[in-house]
Amino acid sequence: MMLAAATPKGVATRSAIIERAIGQVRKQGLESLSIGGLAQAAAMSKSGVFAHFGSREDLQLAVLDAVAEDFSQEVLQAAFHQPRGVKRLRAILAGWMDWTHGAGCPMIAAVIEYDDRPGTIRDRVVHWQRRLREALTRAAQLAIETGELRDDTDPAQFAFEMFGIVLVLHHDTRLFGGTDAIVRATHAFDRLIADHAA
Amino acid sequence: MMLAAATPKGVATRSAIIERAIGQVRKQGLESLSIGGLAQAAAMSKSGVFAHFGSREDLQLAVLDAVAEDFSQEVLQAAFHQPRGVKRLRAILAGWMDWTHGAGCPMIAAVIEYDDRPGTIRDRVVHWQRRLREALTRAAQLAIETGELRDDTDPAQFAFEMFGIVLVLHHDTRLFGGTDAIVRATHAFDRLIADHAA
DNA sequence: GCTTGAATAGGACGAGCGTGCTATTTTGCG
DNA sequence: CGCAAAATAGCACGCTCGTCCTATTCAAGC
Repeated sequence: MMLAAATPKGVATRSAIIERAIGQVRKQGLESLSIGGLAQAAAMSKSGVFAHFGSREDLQLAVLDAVAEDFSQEVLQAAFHQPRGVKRLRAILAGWMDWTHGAGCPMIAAVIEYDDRPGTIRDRVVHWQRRLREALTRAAQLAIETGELRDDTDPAQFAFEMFGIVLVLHHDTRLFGGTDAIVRATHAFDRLIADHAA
Repeated sequence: MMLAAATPKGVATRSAIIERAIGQVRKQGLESLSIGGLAQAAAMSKSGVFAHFGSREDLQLAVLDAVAEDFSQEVLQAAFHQPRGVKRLRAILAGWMDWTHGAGCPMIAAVIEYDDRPGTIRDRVVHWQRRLREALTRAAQLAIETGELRDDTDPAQFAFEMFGIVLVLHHDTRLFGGTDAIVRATHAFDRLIADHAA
């Protein structure tokens, strides 16, 4: 069995599998991933899918990394087009709302699924969540340095509260539907900004 | 097969099963529940466990209801010992923190697991979450009526933001460990109160 | 074009799952 | 005690799962 894709076709197939897997994970969680189900969705044999990853766990890790990469590109990197400070913070929130809109966030699901299951997957989830929190904290720090937020603002506390707003937005959107949560999350964020404005 | 427990012994066994099930669900989620695993943990036969519920789904629903009942008793009812207003709101937060501390909240896990799976379980989750949000909203409304919060406060918005604080507290505690999240959540709640104080 | 190795298929294995059916044990009531 | 009903056990069925082993198809370089 050859694990590493060494051919253009191999790489393409692997990417296609991961893409489908992400769709599945957004709906049903990381634990719902099955080689067989994925094979059927891709019109391949179980062995064909399996050979690309070597184990179910490695498949899950690959999906996790791909999701983190997507999020980093679509939300964080996109927000870098905005100038540092509150504008960029708002851009992150806006991108994050789009990301959350429509389908569940696989990473949030993974947090819930693996927060009590020690192992490689949990470690990876923790790693990505730390990275995300650090990115948020840095973005808040920059807003202090531009003078838009007061310099007694705790950027980690700011990131913590911002994360909470996104979590409840995700929760309400997924569970109750509608657009109320978007409005409420925006208000909550406005209050967060206003309270720390210089 | 007789579903309803009609004997003291039957009721006791059923309760013991549900209690074990709640422990399992707190760690691994509602979807991880298996008749076999539960039977093994209770030193019973699969059929013995099965007969108490009639189906896996009915077992999951019973667990869900039991969790909601526990939460209502340990957090909400307990807070009723405090006078209506900010004191009671703080009591709810404190009880909620205790509830979240140590093990994951099964209801939060169920939200993530079933937010995209239409069916009876999802309906039940939505039901309990609506009830909880209503209870929070009422508690905030009472704090307006006591004059502690400004009367232009939107109680539903207050409940929304309070929920977000608990969600990120749960997230960070489960994933990162430590007690930082408790301090941060308390600060966030203080700010929420202060911003709406009359 | 042929050959080498990668990509994929096919099938088998053991385990665990939920569920139904039929005993057997245990409980509670007259 | 004895009897009816409840509680529990034992077993079997069909299904899905991850994984392994082996064969076959396909793509790329000489």
